[in-house]
Amino acid sequence: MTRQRRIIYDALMAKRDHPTADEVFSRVKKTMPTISLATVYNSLEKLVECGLVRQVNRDRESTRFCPNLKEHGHFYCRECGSVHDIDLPSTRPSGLGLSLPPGFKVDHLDLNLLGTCPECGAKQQP
Amino acid sequence: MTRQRRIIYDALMAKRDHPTADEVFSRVKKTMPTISLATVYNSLEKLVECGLVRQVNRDRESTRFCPNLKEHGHFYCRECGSVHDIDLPSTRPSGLGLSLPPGFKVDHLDLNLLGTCPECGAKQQP
DNA sequence: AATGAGATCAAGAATTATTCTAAAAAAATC
DNA sequence: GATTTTTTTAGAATAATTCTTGATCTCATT
Repeated sequence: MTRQRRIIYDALMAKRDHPTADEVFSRVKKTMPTISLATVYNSLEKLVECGLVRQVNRDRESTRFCPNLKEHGHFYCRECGSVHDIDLPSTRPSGLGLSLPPGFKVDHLDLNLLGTCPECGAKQQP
Repeated sequence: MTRQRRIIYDALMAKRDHPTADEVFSRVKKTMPTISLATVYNSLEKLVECGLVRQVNRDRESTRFCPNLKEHGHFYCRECGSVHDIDLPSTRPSGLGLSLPPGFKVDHLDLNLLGTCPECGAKQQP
């Protein structure tokens, strides 16, 4: 844990959302103006390796980083672009009631939902 | 439907797998050697717009294209890199038994599973 | 406190997948 | 058949990320 990694980690924990590397860079520059974007990428990679942080991807958009370590899915609002964590049901030995063909061994699962978040839904039809 | 779009679509239907744009480009060049990569990208985009083909993404890897129109998830083998379609359970009004917080409206769902496919599992422990 | 080895950082170049641009070619419409 | 619109092509441009290189830091050992 170096100083820059700690600051990056703290920035992520302070605002438990889903920033991109670039957003993390912006936030961290406030406390450490000399940090470089490359260091942000390197440090985030290390934090992911250590299991302190998770990567989140939707399609080919910029990777986002998420300090929620519990296994969970993500909901993306099409209107406002917000990202929300979604709990997965605990009844999930190898999926969510999925019937996998025999022989497939699942060790990880990524679930992304697309739609409208409560705030934007309320705005549209009040 | 132009000639190039048809050829691209046919290439996708001929081998119902999950090629990247570049792989599609390679395949299509065999029947139409003058086609350009930009056309492959443009045409795939059009085919996706028309709903004839689907995009599939895993993390930030190259986008893959999939002619299976049924809603389904994807299994990625870590060993051999193969991609398999996975049926989703029909009991899925807004997810797979997910308990979404109220107000979230889901219109699309992406599910990616990571693990070992039957072939690679068999190779490892015979 | 000095030394030295190894890890880490910073800045910018390089890479990769994809998109954009502009001109030529093809197709559709009149 | 002329004209307008769409599509194709080739190459330049872009964006996110990774790589490279030299400088800097860390820290155990002297």
